[in-house]
Amino acid sequence: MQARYQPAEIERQAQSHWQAHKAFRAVEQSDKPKYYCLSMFPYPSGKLHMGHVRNYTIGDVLTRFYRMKGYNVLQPMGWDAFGLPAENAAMANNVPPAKWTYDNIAYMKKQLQSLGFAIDWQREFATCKPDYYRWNQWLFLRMLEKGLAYKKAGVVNWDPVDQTVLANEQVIDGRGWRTGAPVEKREIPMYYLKITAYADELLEALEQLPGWPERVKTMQANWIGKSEGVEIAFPYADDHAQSLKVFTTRADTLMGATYCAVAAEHPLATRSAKNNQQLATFIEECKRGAVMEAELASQEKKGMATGLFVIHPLSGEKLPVWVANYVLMGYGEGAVMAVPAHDQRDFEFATQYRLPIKCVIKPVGASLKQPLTGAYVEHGISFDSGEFSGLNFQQAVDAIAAALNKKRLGRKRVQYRLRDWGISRQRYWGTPIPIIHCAYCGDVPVPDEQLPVVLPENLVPDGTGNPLAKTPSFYDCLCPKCNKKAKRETDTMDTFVDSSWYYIRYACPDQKRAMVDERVRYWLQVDQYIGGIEHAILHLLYSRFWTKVMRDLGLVKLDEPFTNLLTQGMVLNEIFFRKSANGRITYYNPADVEISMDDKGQRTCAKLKADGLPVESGGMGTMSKSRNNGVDPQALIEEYGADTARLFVMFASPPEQTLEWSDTGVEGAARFLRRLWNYGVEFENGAITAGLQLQKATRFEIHSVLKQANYDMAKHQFNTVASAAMKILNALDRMRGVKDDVAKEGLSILLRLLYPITPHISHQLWRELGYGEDILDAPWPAVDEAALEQDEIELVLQVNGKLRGNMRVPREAAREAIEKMALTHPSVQKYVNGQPIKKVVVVPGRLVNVVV
RNA sequence: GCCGGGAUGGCGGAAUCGGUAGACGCACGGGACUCAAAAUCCCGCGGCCGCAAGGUCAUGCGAGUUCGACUCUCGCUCCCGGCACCA
Repeated sequence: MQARYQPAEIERQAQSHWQAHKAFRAVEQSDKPKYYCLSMFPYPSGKLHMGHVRNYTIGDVLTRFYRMKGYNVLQPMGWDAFGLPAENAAMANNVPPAKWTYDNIAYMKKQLQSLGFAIDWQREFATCKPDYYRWNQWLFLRMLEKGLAYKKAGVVNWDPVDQTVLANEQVIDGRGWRTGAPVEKREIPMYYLKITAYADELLEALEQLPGWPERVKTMQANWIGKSEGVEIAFPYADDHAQSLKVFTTRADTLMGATYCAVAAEHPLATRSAKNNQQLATFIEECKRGAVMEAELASQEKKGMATGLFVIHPLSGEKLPVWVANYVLMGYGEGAVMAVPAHDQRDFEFATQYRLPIKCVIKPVGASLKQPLTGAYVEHGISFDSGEFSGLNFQQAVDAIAAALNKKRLGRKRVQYRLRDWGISRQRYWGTPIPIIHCAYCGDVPVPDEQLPVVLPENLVPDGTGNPLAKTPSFYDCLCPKCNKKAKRETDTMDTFVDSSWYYIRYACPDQKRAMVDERVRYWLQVDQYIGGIEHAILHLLYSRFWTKVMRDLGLVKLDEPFTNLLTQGMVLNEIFFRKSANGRITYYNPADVEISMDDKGQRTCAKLKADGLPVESGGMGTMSKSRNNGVDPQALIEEYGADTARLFVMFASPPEQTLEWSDTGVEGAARFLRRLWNYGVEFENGAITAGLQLQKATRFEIHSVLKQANYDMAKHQFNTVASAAMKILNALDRMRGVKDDVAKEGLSILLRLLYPITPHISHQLWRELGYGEDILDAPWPAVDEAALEQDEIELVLQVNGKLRGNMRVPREAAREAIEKMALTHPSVQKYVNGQPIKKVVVVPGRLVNVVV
C-alpha cells in the first residue's frame, strides 16, 4: 500500500478496473428492482462547468447508493446537441456548427469520464444525429394528424439590418445584439403544439407527483394558471349587435367598472386607429416594444382613448374604450373591464388618466374608507350595486353571472394562462420540420418513408437569416402528392423538443425501426431525475406533455415521465471588479485575486495578484463568463483529483440550495481524503486492541452517526452524509494504532458510506485493506441497534423555557420520578427560588421545563 | 410587474414533529514537530460583561401564538431563479 495518498494514480487504477469489468453496463433483468437515475443531459458548450460537476455527482451518488441497496441501476448520458451557441461559435470561428459540436462532445466526454461517473456509455447519443431527430419529425407528423400540431401566425423579434429573427437573448435593451438596430416585431407563420389540450391533466396530475418538490409543482400550477371566472360581453354603443368580450375572475366588481381597455393588437384598436392618426401612432409604438413578458409587465403604464364606447351589460351606462399597454393580447380576450376601485393596475391607470373610480366592494362588517389611496382588492361585500348589494364574493359572482346569462351577455367559464407551444425556429442548427410547401397542394407532410429529413452538416451561418433558406440543395424538392416542384420548410424545431423525450430513448438508443421498443416498459418511469431549478417550468412541463402525447398515441404506458425530481441549486462564486473613471466595469477571476485577513480571520482587503492594487467585491453571483467568476473543473481535477472535487461539491451545501465556491473548502476536502488514506495505512500497520470502554464508546458513536446518515441519505441531504463520514473518521482516529474488530467494522462502514461520493479512494482502500475484490456491489452498511443501547440518558433542565442545567436519568425512569428529580435539582431550585410552580413540562428523552 | 425560493458566527452550513442554536468543515489564534518552511498533530474559537464560576444578548427586520420559536402566523427588507426564441 502506498504510504501517501496519490489521487491521480488511484483514480486511474479504479477507472480502468471499472472499464475492464464493464462495471456500469445496464441490462434488463428481473431478479432485482430497477432504478433509473437520470441527470439532465448537458448542452455541449465546450467544457464542463461546475454546475455539471455538481449535477452529475448528485446523480452518481444516488446511482451508486441504490446499487449497494440491491437495485439494478441505469445511469445514461447523452448530448443536447442542437442550439443557438453552436451557430454563434460557427460565425465567430467560421466552422460548421456540427464540427464545433462534435469536438465539444469528445472533449466533454473525456472530462466526464475523468470524474469517474458510473455511466453506461453504450447508451450515449446526441440529439443532432438523424437517428435521434428523425423521431422528433415522426412524432410531429403524428401530432399533425391528430390536430395536436397546427400552423398559425406568431410574433418574433426582427432585426431589420441583418434581416433575421432574433432570440430573446439576442435582444439587448430593445436592440439587435450584432447590429444595435432597434428590434421590430414581426408576424410570421409558425407551427404550434397544442399543449393547452392537456392543460387540465398537466395541472391535475401534479397532485400525483409526491416525489416532486412542492415549489416546482406550485410554479407549474401557476404557469398553467387555471382560473374560473366570467366572460362578459359589452355591446358596442354604436352597434348593439356587436360586443367587446372580456374575461374576469372578479365578476363581483362588475358594477364598479368605469371603462374598458384593450391590447394594442386588439381588432377594436385597429378599427379605431383607421381614422385617428394619433391613436395609430400610439398603437405602432406599443407594437414596436418588447416581446418579452418581463419587459411588458414592468414598463410604464400608457394608454389612449379610442373614442369608441361600449354599454355596461347590466347598468346600461356608456363606458369609454381605451387602448392600454398593460393589457396582453395573449391572455383571455385581449381586453379587460377596468374596475379601478378594486384592481391595482386599473387604479393606477385611472388615476393617471383621470378616469372615474367607483367603489362597490367593502370589507365584511366595515365600510370602505374613501377616497381610496390604492385599490381595495380583497373579497368583500358588495354595496352600491343595486340588486347585488349585500352579497359576498361568491354570491355576487353567481348572481351577476346569472343576470348576464339571462341577457345572453355573459357566462361562467375557465381560462388558462398556458399558451400553445410554438416550435418553429428560423434557424439552421435544429431538427428540420418535415413539411413541404407545394404551390398546388399547400403544406404537405413529408411521408414517413422519406424520413428523416436530414440536416446538412456543412453549412456556416453568417448572421443574416437561416442558411437553410439559402441552400437550394436542401429546400428544392418534389411535392409528395402531385410530384411537381416544391419547396421544403426551412424552419427547424425548438430544442426543447429534443429534450422532451430523450429520457425515453435511453432505454432503446440502438432501435433503428421505431421510436421506442419493449425495453422502455422495463426502464421507465425515470425513478430519479436531477437538474437545475431553472428548468422547473419549461423543460419539465414540455416533457410531461410529450409523454402524455406518446401515451395517447399508444407508444408508451406512462402518465408521467419522472417519479422523483431533485432540483439542484446554482453554483456561485465571488465577483471581483474594478470600475474605471468612465464607468466601464472590468471583472477579475477570483483565482487572480489575493485576499488579506486580520488576526480574527476577517477580510481586510482584496488585491489583484498581477498588480497588487485593490479590487472591489460584488458579492456572490452565479458563475458566468460575463462576470468572469467561473472555476474550471479541469484544473481542479488535475490538482486535487476527482474525489476531492466530488466531495467538495457534495459537502459544501445541500443539493437544492445554491453552492458557494471556496478554494479553502476544496483544500479541506482534500485534507480529509489524505487523513482517510493515512488512517488506512495506520490501520493496516496497527497491532493493538482497544479497551472495552473505548470499543463501546466508538461503536456507539459510529452507529449513531450511521443511523443519522441513513436518514440524511433518504432525504438526499448529502452534505450531512459527508459530515457523518468525517465524524466516523474522527471517532476512529481516537483509537489510532488499533487493529481490532471495532476498528475493522468502523472502517468498513466508513468506506461504504463514502463510496458513492468518493468512489476511487473507497475502491482502492477496500481492496488494499482486504475487505473484498470490489466495493461496487458491497451492501450498504446496516445500523446495529444493540450498539446504540445506553443505560442512562441526559435530560435538559429548563426554568421558564431557559436552559438552566442538565441531569442524567435511567433510561426507563418514570415521568413522576423525572419530575421529582428535576424539582430537587440544585440548578432548578436556584431559579425557582421558592416561587409557586405553575406547571412542569416533561418531553420524554429530551427535557424538563419548570414554569413558575 | 407577476410566480417561486432564500436569509443562522469571520465563512459554508447543522439542528428529523415546536424542545440544549452553531454538529461537520473552512478561516483565524496559540502550541508541538522542524535549522526553517510545507505537511501533520494537539488546544481554543458567536457578541458583550467577568480572573473565574457564571450572567446576558443573539438565527435578515417588526409584531403575534406558545411553558418553550431558526422552526408556526401576519407585515416588511434585501438577494436569487423563472416569465414562454439561452439551455
